[in-house]
Amino acid sequence: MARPREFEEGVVLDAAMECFWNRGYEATSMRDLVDKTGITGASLYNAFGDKRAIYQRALDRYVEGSVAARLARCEELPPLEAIVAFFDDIVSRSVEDRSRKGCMLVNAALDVAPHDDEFQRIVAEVMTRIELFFRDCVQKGQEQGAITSTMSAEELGRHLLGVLLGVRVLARVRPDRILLEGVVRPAIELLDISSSPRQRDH
Amino acid sequence: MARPREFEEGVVLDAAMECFWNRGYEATSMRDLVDKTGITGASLYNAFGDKRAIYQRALDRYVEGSVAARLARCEELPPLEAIVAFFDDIVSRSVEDRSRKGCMLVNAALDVAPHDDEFQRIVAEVMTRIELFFRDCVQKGQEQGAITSTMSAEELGRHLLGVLLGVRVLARVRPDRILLEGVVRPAIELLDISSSPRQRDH
DNA sequence: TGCATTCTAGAACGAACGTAATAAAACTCA
DNA sequence: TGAGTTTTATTACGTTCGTTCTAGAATGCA
Repeated sequence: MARPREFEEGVVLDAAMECFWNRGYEATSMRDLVDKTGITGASLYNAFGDKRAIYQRALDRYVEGSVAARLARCEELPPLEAIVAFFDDIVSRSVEDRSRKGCMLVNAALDVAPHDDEFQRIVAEVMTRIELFFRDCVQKGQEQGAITSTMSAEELGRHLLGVLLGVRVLARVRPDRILLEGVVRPAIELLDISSSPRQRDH
Repeated sequence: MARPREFEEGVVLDAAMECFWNRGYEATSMRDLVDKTGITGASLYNAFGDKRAIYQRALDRYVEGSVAARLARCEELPPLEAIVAFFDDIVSRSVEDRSRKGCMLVNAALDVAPHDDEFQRIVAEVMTRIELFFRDCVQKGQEQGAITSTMSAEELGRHLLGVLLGVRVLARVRPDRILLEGVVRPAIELLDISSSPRQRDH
């Protein structure tokens, strides 16, 4: 019916994601996107709309490809191991992240979310997904007796979300394994059933 | 000897700080600064240099006026109270922060630090100051028997820094008191001497 | 084969960017 | 008072911004 596309949307979005992830929204220009994606501006506008729409698609792709994928991977593990594996992965990736891109979701939280209601909604939703992942892990762990019940699963889930975001920020400034593991370890020990007051008295 | 300034540097820097704090480095233009500071571009360049230098001075001013001031205020309190007061203040300010500016230091950590070695150094240094504040509080609290000794002051200090940064990020997306307090409370309870294993056996 | 449609390429748009240049204004000190 | 110095105001510079336009190339279907 018409001339076919000469590019694959996924490949182009991966390149665009790389740009925005690296430099943020404002500091990435359409010319940068043209260079890195390898297709012309006309094709970008034709396929996606405008710069903001490209960012949105790139962020969506990041969320599904990085965040959701990690959640899915960890959800298959026993609850406490899931939480530990989650943070191990984050710390390892943060330390190895030579270009200091950090987490695109966290970047978006400070970059585009505060001045764009839709982005704010999207970022908030994804963060809630992560919070609920932690909460569900804690709850299951509590039921199985693997995680302390001295605090509610809701609060521990929120705490773990906060620790995660903190690690992500710190990693962009001081990407040091000792430091990042030091941030995480107390949170993991907090979950430990053996230091819970329930066991204290006998 | 020459024509005197018609503006006060502090007032101008406050206005510039407001701009950068609100919108970040890239999204703030020299014209924005001219508008908000009330002085002309020539005066800005004459007094400070270029845009980057204005940002640096504004960030310095933020650090001394907000971060360092808060640390000084809390350092006068007993160790555990200092930590609690610190987080209470952060959470309250975050919830009341209608314009969602967040913390300029955290914004700088993701905005300018990753691509500018000097900013990275400055931000890292300030974060280290905060970490050491927490560490010293914990250490004193441990010596006084007000804070658990089941974990090292180093690790607890790092953990508290991470939680702080996490709260700052989360607040820009979901500025909800219940949520933010939920992030913080487990960290405070972690410090509690009464749930430490030291007391478990007798 | 030609018509309709969708793609690509590249130039070009007006607007906004950070910065520099120019000249007038306001002060100190000789 | 006038020479010297610094700050102010305004204009304009060259570049880059996001976006659009114009042509032409490549397909499916009649």
